[in-house]
Parts: sequence; structure tokens; C-alpha cells
Amino acid sequence: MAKKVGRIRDVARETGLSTATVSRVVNGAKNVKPDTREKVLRACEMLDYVPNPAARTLSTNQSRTVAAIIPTIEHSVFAKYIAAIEQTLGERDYSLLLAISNADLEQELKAARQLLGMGAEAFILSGSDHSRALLDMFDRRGVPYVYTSIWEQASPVPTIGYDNHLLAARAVEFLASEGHENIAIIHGPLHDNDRTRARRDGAVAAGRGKLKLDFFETVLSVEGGKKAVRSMLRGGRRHSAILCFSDVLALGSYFALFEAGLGIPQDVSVMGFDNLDWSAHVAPALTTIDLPAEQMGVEVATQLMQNLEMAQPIATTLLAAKIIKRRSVRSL
Amino acid sequence: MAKKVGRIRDVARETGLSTATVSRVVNGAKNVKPDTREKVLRACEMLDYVPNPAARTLSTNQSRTVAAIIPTIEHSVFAKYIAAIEQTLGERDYSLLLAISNADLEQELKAARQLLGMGAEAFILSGSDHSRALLDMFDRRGVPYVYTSIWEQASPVPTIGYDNHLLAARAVEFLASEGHENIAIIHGPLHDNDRTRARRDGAVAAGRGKLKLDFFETVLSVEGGKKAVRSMLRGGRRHSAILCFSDVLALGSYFALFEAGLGIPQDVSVMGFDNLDWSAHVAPALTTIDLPAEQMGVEVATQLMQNLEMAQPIATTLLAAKIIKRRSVRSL
DNA sequence: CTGTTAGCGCATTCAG
DNA sequence: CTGAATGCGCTAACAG
Repeated sequence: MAKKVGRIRDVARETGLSTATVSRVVNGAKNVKPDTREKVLRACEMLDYVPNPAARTLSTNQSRTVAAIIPTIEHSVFAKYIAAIEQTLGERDYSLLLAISNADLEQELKAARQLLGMGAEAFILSGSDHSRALLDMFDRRGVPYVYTSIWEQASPVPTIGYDNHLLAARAVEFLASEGHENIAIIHGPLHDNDRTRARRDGAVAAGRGKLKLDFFETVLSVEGGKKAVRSMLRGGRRHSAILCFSDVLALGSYFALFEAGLGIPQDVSVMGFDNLDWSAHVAPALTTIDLPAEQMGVEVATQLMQNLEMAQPIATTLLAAKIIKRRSVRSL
Repeated sequence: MAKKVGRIRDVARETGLSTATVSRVVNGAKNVKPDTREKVLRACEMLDYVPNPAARTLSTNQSRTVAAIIPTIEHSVFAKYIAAIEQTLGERDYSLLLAISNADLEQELKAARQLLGMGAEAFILSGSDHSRALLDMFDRRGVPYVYTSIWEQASPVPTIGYDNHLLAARAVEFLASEGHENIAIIHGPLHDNDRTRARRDGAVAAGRGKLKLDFFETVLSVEGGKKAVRSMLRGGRRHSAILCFSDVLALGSYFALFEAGLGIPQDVSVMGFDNLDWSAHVAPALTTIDLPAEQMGVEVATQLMQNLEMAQPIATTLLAAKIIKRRSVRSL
């Protein structure tokens, strides 16, 4: 129910100029006499004039809006990532349209349809697991999109993220290099998350033939981590280290271990994934893999804007992630 | 760089009808012959037609977009809240435009300007601390807005949330009823957060004349909580309980206490605020105040949509929040 | 440097 | 029940 607000023609009338000139001033065209510009600007101020976005979009066919569909916004590395996207877009006057899919392909499709209907010009998706219908829709319309949180050299769709397979393998190798040969790996649901699957595969590959790896699938939460460790412990104290595919799970592991009277890392080593802001501050400080969430947000937003404005192709880019060694893992 | 996609007139031509009729069908007007409707729908499908949002907005003056500006999205109760808003809006085909202000009035104003420029029809703000310029802008344009996470009966602007003052007082009273007379209160920055200030005031009011309350201001993070407890402990073991104005701070307190070799709740009781999803799963389980984040999101989204569509005034509403008693507080 | 003129794609009168 | 005509507010040629 927006009130009537100054329009371009009001400014034109007020200044005795044409709407074209006002438009030029407002859009920063340089071919305007300084005096004129001044006058227009003053009138805009006075009339509280702000260009109507719909009219502008209709006329230019550009909405300066990017959509991101994420599986969840809760307790995770996504928050930082989204914040980075929003800030980066904002710097160049783009806006972020956000939707949450709950890792459900149907919901994702529905959300995308709606966001497209809101004028989103480009899409940021998570992982590579999406419905054919969704991609077809984007392709038919020529809407650019990127997969994030993953890195797939060979993907036909550009990916901006890290190599989950490799990172998990590195984590396992690191643990092995510290003398751990019997490792419990705790992770979230596999069926709806290709990143988790890639990590598991990477771990398996790294351990093959050398290590004894046991996998525990659980809900991606502190509670889930706790339960997984409890069930691990029920199986006997066979593991010298626990690798969690999320710091959140690692936190749950900490508490399960505390409750069981086991010391970290004296009795069991624990390693995480994410490097959430608190992971350096739990006791003992958590050894984890630092995922470049923020950098990923900046990168994806930047590339999308460049694609939109200069038709520059989106480049698949691998972001560095490294192991942060802290105190929760000990050498055997 | 969206590809040319079917327009209303293409559908009209295809079906041999007028654009007006197509528009009627697409918008679900009932005065259309079933046969005609069928034919149009088929053509829409075939031509992959989706109404151009900008044109529609320009014509109807409604964008079906609501904006939310939040101070931060990280580690907090905000994630759940945002998710609830998004889902609720989505159910009625509204979209969420999100911006992050970093609790900075200038950034907030800039973001609002931009969101308004993107066509946001209503605004969701956090707390009651906003720049005059921002509110003037909304008022001049007749854009509805709500303050959330707070409840102020007397506020001229509608508020939807909980009573921070009262809740903090309740928390202090609860601790007192368990025999605690010497309480440390840990909270985030006061200068940029009116909700924190309200909680502090509530605590002070509840403790006046009866209790010994010491306040520790710190950064709102696990690390902040840790540091606050460390400085509290440096002052001698005077406090029997710690009240944190956020579960995140409570988690930091846990670790600081663990490191100091102090048991919870044997040596010190700890109470939080938020009831984040993990707070039931730390050890010992955290006694805290359950803030209705999700309900708040649903409520604010619903009311805003009703205001937009039926000019229904936004009602200030108080959401219930209650103390969740778990194991981190003991009776003296 | 500035004004005139066309649309952008759709919803909506008003006729019929 | 359907169509023709109009305008939403702005930008983009094209003149001048």
C-alpha cells in the first residue's frame, strides 16, 4: 500500500527539464551540464524521488537481484557464507533473494520458480544434486547458475568451492600420519547431500588397505554427534580417533566423550570439518579443516555479477581449505 | 542476460485470444470459459510462459516482496527465525529480500534504501534502535514495518516479540529462588543492542536490594563467554551462578569452567538465553530461556502479508517464552 | 548537452 | 465471457 511518491516526471516538471535528462542524472550519465545535474539532484532530494524499480527493470531488463537457494541456514557454515554473498552483492547495489530448500528437490524447484518470478537474474545453488526440471528451467531461460560448496573440474555447470573428496582424504591421511589406524567417521545424512557422499568416498579412498575406518551416519546436529559417539562407544573402545564431517558433530562428540569420562585427546582424538568460529574456543581447541565459507560467498557473488554485466563466463574455481591443527588430536 | 522467453502476447497469438483473456486466466479470474482457460493454460505450458514480474509489479504496484534487515545471521537464534519467515512468506508466494546490517545504523539505512529500490513492500527490523532517517523514509512512503525480537506495548511502531526486560528479570528471580544470591551476568555489547540493554535493566530491577549482581560485557561469541568467565574467576570465586544473555555465551562459559576445573552445576550454576538446538545436548544440559524464534518468524510474516493485502493493521504481539529447567543450575 | 518518442510486459478499465 | 485501448514509470534511441 505504498503512498504516492515522487516520480520522474514530477522531477522533470519541477526542474523544467525533460524526463530523459532526469534519467541521465539519476543514472550518472556524464553528458549532463553540471548546473543541470545540480538542479535535478536538488529536486530529487526535495521530492524524495527514488526510481521505481519495476519500471526500471521492465525498461532495462535487469533486476540486479541474485537468488540463493540453500538447504538450511541453521547451525552451520552457511550463515557466514550467506552473509558474505549479501555483503558482496550489496557493494554493487545488487540484492539477495534467499530461499531455503530443506535439502528437498521439490521445494527447491518450487522456490526457484518463485524467485524467477520475482525477477532473480542468477542463481546460487548448493552442491550438484538438483532436479532436471530445475536446470531445464534455467537453461531454457538462459539464467546463469553456479554450484557451490563443491568443486568439480569436469562439471558442465560451473562450480565454486572446495574439493570435498580430497579434503576428507587429507583429513584421514593427517590422522594416519599421527599414528591413528582405527578411525570412526561421523557424518550427516548421505541420501540428500552429495558433499557428504564425496567426503565419505574420499575418506574411504584414503583409508583403503591401510586403515580401519568405521562410518556412523547421524543427524547433522550436536545431538546427532553425541548419539553417534555413544553408539560408537557401545561397540567397544576400538577407535583412537574420531573424524567428524562437521564441527557441529564434533561438538556433540566432545560432550558424549565428556559424559563417558573419556579425555580428549588423551583417550580419543577428535577432528572436525568447517572451522566454525567457536571451534578454536572449545576445550580442547578443535583440530579441523578450515572451509573458506566467506571467500566462497565473495567469489560466487563477484563472478555472478561479472557474468551478468559483462557476459563473462563463470569460471569453476577451487578454493583452498586447510587443516587447522589444534589440540584435539594427539600423536600416537 | 535472460533469453527471450514467451510473453503474454505470444500466448494470445498462439491461442487466438486477446492478452486480456490470457491475463485473466493466469491470474485466476473466474469469468473465463473453461474451454478457453484450458486452451490458454496449455499454450502457457507449451511456450514456457511465466509472467514478467517487473511488468506485473509496474502494473499492479505490488511486488510481493518483504525485506528483513537483521544485525547478524551468525551463530544465533536468527537463523531459525529467518527460516521461518522465508517459509511462511513462501507459502503465499511472497519472497524474502534479506540484508545484514552488522548492527550498524548507517549500514541499515543503506540496505533499506536499496531494498526499497528493489521493490520491497514491507520491512522487518530487529529491535527498536533505528535511525530517524530510516523511519522517515518508510513513513513518507507509507511502507509498513515492524520491530521484532522485542515487545513494547507503548511503541508507536508495532512490535512482535518477547519482553526482554521481563524475561531477564524472570531468569534472575529463578536463580534467586534456587538460592543464588551472588550472580555473574554475562552479556554482549550494550551500545548497539537495545534488547541486551533491556535484559540488563530487567536483571537489575529484579536483583535490586536483594541480590549481588555483577555484569560482564563481552563479545557475543563462544570466545567472548570464555573470556568473561575467566575475568570473573580472576575476581575470586564469589559467584554461585552465571546468567548468560545468550546460549552462545553460556557455551563459552562451560569451556572456561571446564578449563578452570570447576564443575557445573556443583561449583557454579550456568543459565542461558535462546534455547538453541544444541543447548539440551551439552553436558550438563543447559537451563535456559526458550525464545520463540520460529513462532516469531511465522507471526511477523503472516501479519505483514495481511497488512499488505487487506490493510489490516499490524498488531503488537507478545510471544510467550519460558524457562527450560535442565541440569546446569542447582539449588543451593 | 537536451528533448521527443517509443516501447518494456502486463493488468485493467470499458465496451460489446 | 471476451477484446481493444490505455497507462504503470522508466530508459534508450534518435534528433537537434
